[in-house]
Amino acid sequence: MENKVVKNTLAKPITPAMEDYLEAIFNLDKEKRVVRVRDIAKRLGVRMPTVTSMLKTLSKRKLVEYEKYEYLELTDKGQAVGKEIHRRHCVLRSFLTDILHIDAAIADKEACMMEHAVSTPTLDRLVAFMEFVQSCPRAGATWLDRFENYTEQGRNRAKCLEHMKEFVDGFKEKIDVMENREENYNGSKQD
Amino acid sequence: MENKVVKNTLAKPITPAMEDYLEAIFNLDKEKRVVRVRDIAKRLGVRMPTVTSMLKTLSKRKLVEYEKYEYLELTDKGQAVGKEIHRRHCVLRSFLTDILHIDAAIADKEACMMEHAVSTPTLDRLVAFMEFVQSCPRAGATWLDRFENYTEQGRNRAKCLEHMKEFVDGFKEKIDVMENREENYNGSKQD
DNA sequence: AACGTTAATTAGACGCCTCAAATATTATTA
DNA sequence: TAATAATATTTGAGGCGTCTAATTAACGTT
Repeated sequence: MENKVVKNTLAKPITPAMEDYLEAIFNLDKEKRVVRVRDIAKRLGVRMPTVTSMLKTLSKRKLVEYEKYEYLELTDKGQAVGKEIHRRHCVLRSFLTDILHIDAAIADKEACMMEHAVSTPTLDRLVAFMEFVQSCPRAGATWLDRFENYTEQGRNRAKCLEHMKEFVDGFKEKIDVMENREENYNGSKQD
Repeated sequence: MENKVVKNTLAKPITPAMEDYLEAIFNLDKEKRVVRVRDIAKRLGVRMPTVTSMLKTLSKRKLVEYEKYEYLELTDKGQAVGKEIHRRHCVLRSFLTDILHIDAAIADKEACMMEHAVSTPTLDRLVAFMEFVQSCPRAGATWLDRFENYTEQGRNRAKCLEHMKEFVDGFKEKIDVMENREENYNGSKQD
């Protein structure tokens, strides 16, 4: 929404574009022996000169270690940023695909934009919510299936009531299972 | 995440900045008799010449009706975009505040950035999810309270089991209430 | 109706991110 | 090792969104 942009601190901000590069480099670093300009360009859908140019910027900002024609490395700071952005991407994509059941390709694209908009505390909060949804026995996979049904059924409240009855019938059994397996719980998202 | 930017169709895309202006104009239009450059500038935290400049752009794109020094109006297209972005903002902010319990000011700021990242179908999906969470009797306000507790308790699964027992005790009663009040249900989010 | 105030625009500039074309370096292989 | 291919950089440019300073137009007051 329209909103006064809070004047940033005197230190120049890390831009979304920079975040994209750091994330790409972070990922390539894990995948390949060395990180090449060509690969970064390919990942980000930009041309090589654009990458070179950005590498200079990131180098000035002490986010990458960069000597021209030489191998490329993230600094600790750059590593931290790349990792955090990657994490945001994964969490957001997971929310979109696993909770909202958005198509994978679209989810990935939108996560890619959202990752620059969501702060770390908010992300943590979302992670907690997702864990809660999938681990609290009142929710979990079954409950999420109901969400599918809910949207298909045109949000029919009577249906919801019906499901509630089914649910309560199987509930005590579920508690038994939990009580017996508590110590063996392995974090599986299925219930 | 890093991602090939899908080459846009030949028609120039509406940028996030444009979306911000259209949303601001849309809102001011509802609030005030006339929309003034000064007000748009204030809303968006930019200077007046920036607004004038953008109005020219939006005018060329047939998103606003604009003659200099004259009153300003959104075209149908501009109105539609402004309205949709506003809707995204509201839904996202509501998700952040009402579900994740993010602080209002932060939620507003982040919604303001996210609104450019989330497509309309995804937004619709989120709306459905939020409705489901708040209207399905297995979830609702009580369930959401458990989420608070869950985060505070350090995600203690045993606690969750305990709550599950409490829950099942009150469950049949809840069904009774629903069955008796079904026809009077007024869409209140509380249960 | 003339003056001063407020609002809006123009002019010119800058930073960021991108590009294509030309050039330089490194790697491969004949 | 010399020629060729692949990779990377420099150069110079353009679009977008923003700014300040200067100018112009509209409005309100007396």
